[in-house]
Amino acid sequence: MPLMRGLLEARLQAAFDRVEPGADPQVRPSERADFQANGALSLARRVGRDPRQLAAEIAADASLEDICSAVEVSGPGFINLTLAESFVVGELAALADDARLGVEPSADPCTVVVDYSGPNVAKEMHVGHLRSTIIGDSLCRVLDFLGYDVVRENHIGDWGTPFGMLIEHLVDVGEKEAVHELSVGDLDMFYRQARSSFDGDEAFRERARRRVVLLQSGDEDTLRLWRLLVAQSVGYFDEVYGKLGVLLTDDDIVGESFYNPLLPAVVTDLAAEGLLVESEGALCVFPEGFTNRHGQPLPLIVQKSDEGFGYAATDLAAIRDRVGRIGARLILYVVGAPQAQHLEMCFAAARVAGWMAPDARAVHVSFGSVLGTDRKMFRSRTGETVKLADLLDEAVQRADAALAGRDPGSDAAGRAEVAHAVGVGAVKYADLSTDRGRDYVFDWDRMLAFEGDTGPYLQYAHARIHSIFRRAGEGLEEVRGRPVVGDKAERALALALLGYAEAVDDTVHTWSPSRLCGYLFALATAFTTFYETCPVLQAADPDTRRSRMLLCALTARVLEHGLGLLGITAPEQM
RNA sequence: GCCCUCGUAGCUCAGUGGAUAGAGCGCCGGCCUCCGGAGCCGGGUGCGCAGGUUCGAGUCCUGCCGAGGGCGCCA
Repeated sequence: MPLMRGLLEARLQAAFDRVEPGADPQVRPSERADFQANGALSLARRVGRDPRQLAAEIAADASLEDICSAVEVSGPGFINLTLAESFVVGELAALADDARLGVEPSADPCTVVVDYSGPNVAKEMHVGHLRSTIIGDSLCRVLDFLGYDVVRENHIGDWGTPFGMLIEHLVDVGEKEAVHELSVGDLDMFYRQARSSFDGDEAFRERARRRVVLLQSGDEDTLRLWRLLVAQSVGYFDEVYGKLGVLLTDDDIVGESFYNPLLPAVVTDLAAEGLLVESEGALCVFPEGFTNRHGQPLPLIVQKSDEGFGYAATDLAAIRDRVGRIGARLILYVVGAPQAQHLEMCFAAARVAGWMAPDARAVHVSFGSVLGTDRKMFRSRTGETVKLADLLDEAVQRADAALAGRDPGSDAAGRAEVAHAVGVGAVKYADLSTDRGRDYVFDWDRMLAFEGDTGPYLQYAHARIHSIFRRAGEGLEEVRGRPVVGDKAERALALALLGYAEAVDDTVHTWSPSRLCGYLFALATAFTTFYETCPVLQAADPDTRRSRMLLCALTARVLEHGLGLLGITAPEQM
């Protein structure tokens, strides 16, 4: 099924071409009709014609009879397009028979690496990881659905100088005790103590330095301790991912240590291209177009003056590996906004180094910070960063309380699963529904409300539809046939349902799950209006009833599927 | 100091160069005794400021003000 907008545009294109080949019809959603074509205005300007007259000519020339019931010139030269009922009905029937709900696989799928989440070993996962993890998770789900070969990469921080200190602390605490601390998720305490020893104890500092050297040189006992640290942390990450309900598994971990052996090749390649410049003892690349505070070229430090590798080296090695070995034509970096310049510099360096295939793209899917209701960085009451695990537990707890309040007769055991779906769904939806580029305010009461643009609202809408089918004693999938869309609310709902493909398309073009959220909320709103004015089970006649059941079923399917692409589960009862 | 991002209603946010800038929450006043109230209708002197480009600017450009971030050996 083609996108409605695309279909209209294609039909209008022929008429526009006859005036000026390639002129854009500019089909947009309209408040005055279903769609409107704005292209005649700018075209008239270019060819020196009267806009209204030209619009009328194009409207008469375009063959839209089978799609539109009205094609009218309006205002200064807009062409208003109203879809024919027969067309809407036909499309809707096709949608009902389509397991993909109108969303076609990508015409040009490729291998795409999605770099997201990226927690650090022996460090707590906090709200900062929340956004990367769930935005990345949603994008992976959408891309996978569109037929891309999605390679998830969890670029965890599992290498570097801090590990000298962490391993020495592990030795001091004792392996058994350390494993215990880490397994219960007390990662911050472990890290803080290591840090404190490092800062306050010269002997410890020296041991840590030697340990780094041992680690780098592949000392077996040191590696064993390192693996212990990594394994404990990864186990803990998995717990959090489990609570969060994201796709990441251990197989997706491609930490910094993975790239360590690949770093010398980065230096060799860059040197061979003549891109490596020694500056203040460090080996640097100076990508074009980046300057520092004095207007001087800004360096990407590949190898530090102490001959150790900087993080830029790892990031460059990752690009080289992802394009060269994995064959990615697209790399998404779901990373916070502050790293924008660093990533742009890496992308630029990778391109001049020749590691990016000409048609390969690297995209920084950046996002803003999570703020508290005081508009400052989100922190706990005691001013500490909030552990992601605690945050999710609180979400589930609050959801459970909300559910218990709505249905005092329900028992806690029966609520557990739904409370989890609602609590985590609320957190995810609140995050995903805000434009990712901006900071957003984390507010428990708002995100957990059953009214308004929230996860629980959408889940509830979905559950209510299931309740209609339970009452009718029918299954969602049993409803088939051509619907009737005579009523205004029926028609509005039908058009909303037919817009799912475009919403998914929009999401992937902007790398913004917020587009999908906006669509789902609008769909739920359209359904509410429909449900308010159009009796379903008590419809006047069997045909109307069946038709409305079909609209209900489709709405439930789209809601469930759409929420699924956001990584949010939709319970059938709540 | 330079660079980047962001300033839209009381609050939280939508708004792919197009018509009268929209939602949700909150607030006020009505309505619905209907399939699980996710109700329905009405109520608003809002695009930080000033220029510019354009037939048309919240959207593009310039300057200013304000907030956040970045600016060489941390990731």
